[in-house]
Amino acid sequence: MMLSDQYQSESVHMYLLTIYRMRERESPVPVPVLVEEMGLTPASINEMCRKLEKEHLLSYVPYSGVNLTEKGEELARDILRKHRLWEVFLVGKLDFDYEEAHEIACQLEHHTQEDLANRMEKFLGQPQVNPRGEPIPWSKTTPHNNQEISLVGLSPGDEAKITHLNAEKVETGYLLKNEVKPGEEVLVMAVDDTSMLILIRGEHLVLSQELAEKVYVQPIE
Amino acid sequence: MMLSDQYQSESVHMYLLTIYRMRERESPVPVPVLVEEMGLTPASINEMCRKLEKEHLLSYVPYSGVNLTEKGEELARDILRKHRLWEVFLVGKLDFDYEEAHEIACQLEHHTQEDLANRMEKFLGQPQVNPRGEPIPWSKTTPHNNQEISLVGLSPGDEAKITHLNAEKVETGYLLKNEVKPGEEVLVMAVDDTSMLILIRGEHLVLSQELAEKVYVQPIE
DNA sequence: TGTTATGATTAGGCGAACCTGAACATTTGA
DNA sequence: TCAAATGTTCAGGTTCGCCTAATCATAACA
Repeated sequence: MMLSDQYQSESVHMYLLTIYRMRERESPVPVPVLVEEMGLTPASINEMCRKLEKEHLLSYVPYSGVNLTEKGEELARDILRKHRLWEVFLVGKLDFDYEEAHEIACQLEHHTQEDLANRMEKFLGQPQVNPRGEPIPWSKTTPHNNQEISLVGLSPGDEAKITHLNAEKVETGYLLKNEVKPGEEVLVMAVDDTSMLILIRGEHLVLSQELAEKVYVQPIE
Repeated sequence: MMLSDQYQSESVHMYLLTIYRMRERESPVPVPVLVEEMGLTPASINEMCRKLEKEHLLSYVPYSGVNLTEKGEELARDILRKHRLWEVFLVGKLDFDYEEAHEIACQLEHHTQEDLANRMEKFLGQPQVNPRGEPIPWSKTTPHNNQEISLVGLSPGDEAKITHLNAEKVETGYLLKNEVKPGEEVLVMAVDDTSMLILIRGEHLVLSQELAEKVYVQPIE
């Protein structure tokens, strides 16, 4: 059974998403932060976190905070992906301004099945970022059919077409600025322990292994 | 407060929508029909119908069935409108086939605020019917801003632009076939007690008062 | 006209997700 | 180091929408 077939409650989604977002500022996320952020009482947050812990979606250390497990993070990314895809649609196609789009996306994200998200993504032209420039994560819940691999998996001389970026905001912005985006073709020129030299759109570019890891490609031939 | 700001529960929506649909076959709709259709127990249906009656969304006569009130019908139409708009989008833009689109629309319809529905409608080019040819109702909940009036309100010599149809399936199909659709301009040639003669796209057409009532226009000048 | 089958209703319960208020535990810093 | 402030947990309650089981009402037909 699919990850996304379970834990379908809107509540669970909201907990995971909130933790996912707060985590960037502070990790683990203290319960009082969730209290503040979600507008619920400590008792409620506590109860629910305990339940989510039992479901292996997060770990909870009293007086410290909660952290997503691998499974919880996957699910959170999945929802965030849907959220941002909706934002792209609402702003790009329906001319909402970002604030409104964000609000509406908060509703729709919980009722978006995989198939719908995938088709939206295609319809929107495989956007890499939302209208705010924040990256649209690549949920493991939606395995892209082709045999996509990370750019780091290539060797000098290999050619590939970029399919997806899965990096943080600043990184994604940098990559896009340098033409590293879906559809573009790359030629790997050289690889060493910490970085790789690639040719893209006739321009040379050096990426750290770490960043290259977040660039997904489909080998040519 | 707006009609659509209350009764927001998905359950309520489903009851109203189911009754709205079943009503075409049998009116009032007997409780056993709802039991069958919604897959719930008689006790549950009974309980909920009593509650909805208290909210003046329907009337319930034991051993006979339930009927929507004006208010209930408005709300049902509003949801059905959203449902069908989503179907148009899903089939027309995302290439879903109708069955899937219908399923997905069943989820999304409950989480579609007025503004979103209106913008979707515009984005989709003011569709009059869903992919099955079933008319997209014109919910009173969404008063279209312009001063739209019914075609029957015009006098010979008047010109107007069609904005919306609000008829049943067969009627809508007939109207569309005869170019009576949003965007077209009509010239009223003559009016009598039971019908009117109009000129549209250079063609003459006679409509009964009853049908003309369901064609909404915006007078020119 | 009475019996039977069908429909309606009542009573009591359940799980989800929230709440309040009280009790308990830990951290912190004076 | 120990008390105040802060954080955690428990017990019990609420609403919503559903359930089962039992009872009660009606319709409809022999």
